Parts: sequence; structure tokens; C-alpha cells
Amino acid sequence: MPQLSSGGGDDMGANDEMIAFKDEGEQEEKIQENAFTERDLADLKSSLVNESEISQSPGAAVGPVARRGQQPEPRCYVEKHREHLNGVTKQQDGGMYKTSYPGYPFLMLPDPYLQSSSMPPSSNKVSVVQQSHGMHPLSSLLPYGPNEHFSPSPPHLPTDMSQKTGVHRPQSQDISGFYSLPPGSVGQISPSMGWFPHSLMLGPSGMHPTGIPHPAIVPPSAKQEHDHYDRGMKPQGEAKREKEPKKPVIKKPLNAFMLYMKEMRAKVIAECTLKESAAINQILGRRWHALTRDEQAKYYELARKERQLHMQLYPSWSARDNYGKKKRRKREKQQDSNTDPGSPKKCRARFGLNQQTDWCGPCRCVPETLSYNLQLTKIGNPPKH
DNA sequence: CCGCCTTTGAAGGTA
DNA sequence: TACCTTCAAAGGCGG
Repeated sequence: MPQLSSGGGDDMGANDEMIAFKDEGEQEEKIQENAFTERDLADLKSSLVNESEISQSPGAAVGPVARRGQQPEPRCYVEKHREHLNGVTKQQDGGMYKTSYPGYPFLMLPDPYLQSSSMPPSSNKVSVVQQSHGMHPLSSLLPYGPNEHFSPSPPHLPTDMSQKTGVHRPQSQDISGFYSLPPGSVGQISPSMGWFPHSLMLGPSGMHPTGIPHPAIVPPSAKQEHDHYDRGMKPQGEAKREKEPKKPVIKKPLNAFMLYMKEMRAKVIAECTLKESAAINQILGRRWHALTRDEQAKYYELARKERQLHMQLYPSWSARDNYGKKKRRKREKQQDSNTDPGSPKKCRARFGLNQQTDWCGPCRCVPETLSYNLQLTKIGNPPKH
């Protein structure tokens, strides 16, 4: 990454995006917050209207079809705002994070987590966007101060940590120095603990054995349990929990954009009076593109540190661990429908097979010309497609 | 109650 | 190596 050149190719993504911004000279893209929001909202609403009124306008979609390859060029967006800027007072140094930078919970482990541990039962969600007002209590722990621009190579950062980590998971790094953690917290992690499966490392409530709850650790179906509490079903819920201790889920570390979203979501919601996350995320995506490299670099650096901390806390964890929990069910459902013996005609039609003569490999149903008895006796597997 | 929507980035898998 | 897929957060909404 350009902004993190120290590592000789850090593992930050969005290279293309950043280069594109460099070419576009985005430095002057400092837009007044409120005007930006109104513009975002107007764009979003108009796009939503367009979606409903105009059918499939190619290239203009912001909807589901507007995936990466089809997204409007950032330049177009910037130019749109440039036009808009004709009537808008520019901020002289309008970095959104110039005056205060809330930081990120992984970097502020002690206080926020102690606070969260004393949260009422209704606050079962891990609060990640915190202390967005004023000085962060742990801002001193941040590698760069609130008014300090991100330094590509923090002086206290161990050399090997600045370099591309890849799949390398440090096994005995003293992260207490890295994160300035107080004695008795993560710094107590012994090197040997790194090889425990995370299910053994965690307490019943997603508590790390160090006593520090981690935002990435989420008790499964926490929301449901919360609902049970709300509906006065606590005894039943508790009994169920005691019977079936569920393994806490270790979530993926958040990437730069996710960190940005967490920080800015509340602000956008307040400004736009929007609540729908899909719409909010569209706005945030645009704002993300409008950020300067320096501004984005802060989040890339936070995300990098988050991944490193995550690697140290859960050395055996892999993103693969959480794979397929939603989509696999969907696939299996679809496969079930494919192998549904009750609809051979549909099945054969779906695969473009001859209804009279073709075997259907996916569902293994026989063609109509073969006898029903043949199907029952299962004389052999049909040829696969 | 579950999944979709919507965004970007990271990581794992595949060709 | 390029490309594809999945997941991470969020909350309203529809089936």
C-alpha cells in the first residue's frame, strides 16, 4: 500500500482503489459534512426511485446488480461532487477525523470491556462503536494520537509486525507492548496458550481466559437469548443453556471499511434519519471512496492491527471456520430440491435433458421410457453428466 | 424466525 | 496468478 510502504507490500487491500484516488487528485475532495449527507441522501433516494421507475438502466444501477465490475467509476462520483461543490463552502482541512479519532475497541481493551462487562443484560450486543465523543479514554494506547496523522511505521511496532504477515501467526509475541495493555490482561497470554483451540480458550460467555471479552467472540444465538429474557422466559432459556453449552463463535476481524462503517453509521443515521442498513451502507460506501488516502490509511492500519491481534488471540482460527453456515444450508436446500424424486420432469428440463431418453445425473431419476420397476430395483447408477 | 439487502476488504479455494 | 466465494456489521423488511 502506498500509505504503508514500510512493509514492502502490506496486506492491505484496495490497492486499485487507492491508486485510482491518487490519479484523481482527491485531495481537494473535502466536502462539508451536511451537504455531503444531503447529497448522499438525494442521490440514494433518486437512485431508488430510478430503480423502481426505470427498468434496468445499464451502468446506473446502485442496486443488487451493481456489483464491483458494474459500479459507476469513482471518478464519476467525485466529479458529481465536484459539481456540487460549486455551491458549497469547502472545509479548509476537512478531514473527518482531524479533531478526534475514536479509535477501535481492539485497541482499547481495558476500559471499554470493563464497561461492557457491567452492561445491563439488555446490552447483549458487543458495543464496538464507542467513545465517539471527546477524547477516547484509551487514546493514549493508539499508535497515533487523535490529532496525529497515521505514521506508516509506528516506531514501537516490531519490525516483523510491520511486514506482511500473510498466514504467519506470531506465536509468542508480546502484544502487551504492542497494544500497551495493562498487566494482567492480554499480556498474560502465555506462548503455549496460542495452540489451544479457541473453544478451549474461551469461557462460557465468550470470555478470553485472560479475562478480556473480545468483540470477535459472540455467543451463538445471543439475540435469541436476549429475546427470551425480554419475554420473561429466562428460566427456560437458562435451563437450555445449561443443557447445551454452545460453542462461542469467533468472528472475522473487521476490515478497514467495516471499521469505518462502525464508526460512521450512527452519524449517518442521525444526519439522514435513515435506519435501513442497506441504504446507510451505500452512503458509507460513497463516503469511503471520497476519503483521502490519509483518512483511509487510518482504518487500514487499524484493520491491520486488528488482524494481528486476532491472530495472536486465536492462532488456530481460520476464516474458513465460519464458512458455509448460511450458504451451505442454502446449497443443501437447493440440492435437496435437485434430488427431489418427485419432480423428474422439472429436473430434466432444468438441465436441458431429454424427458424420454436422458438419465439425470444430479437427481438420478430415470427417463420416462424406462419402466417404473426399473427405477425401483435400482439396477445401477445412471451415468453422470 | 430466517434470509435478503448493501457496502468494501480479507482470506480461502479453485482453475 | 487471477478469479470466485464467503464472511464480517447493521437493521429494516418480507415471506
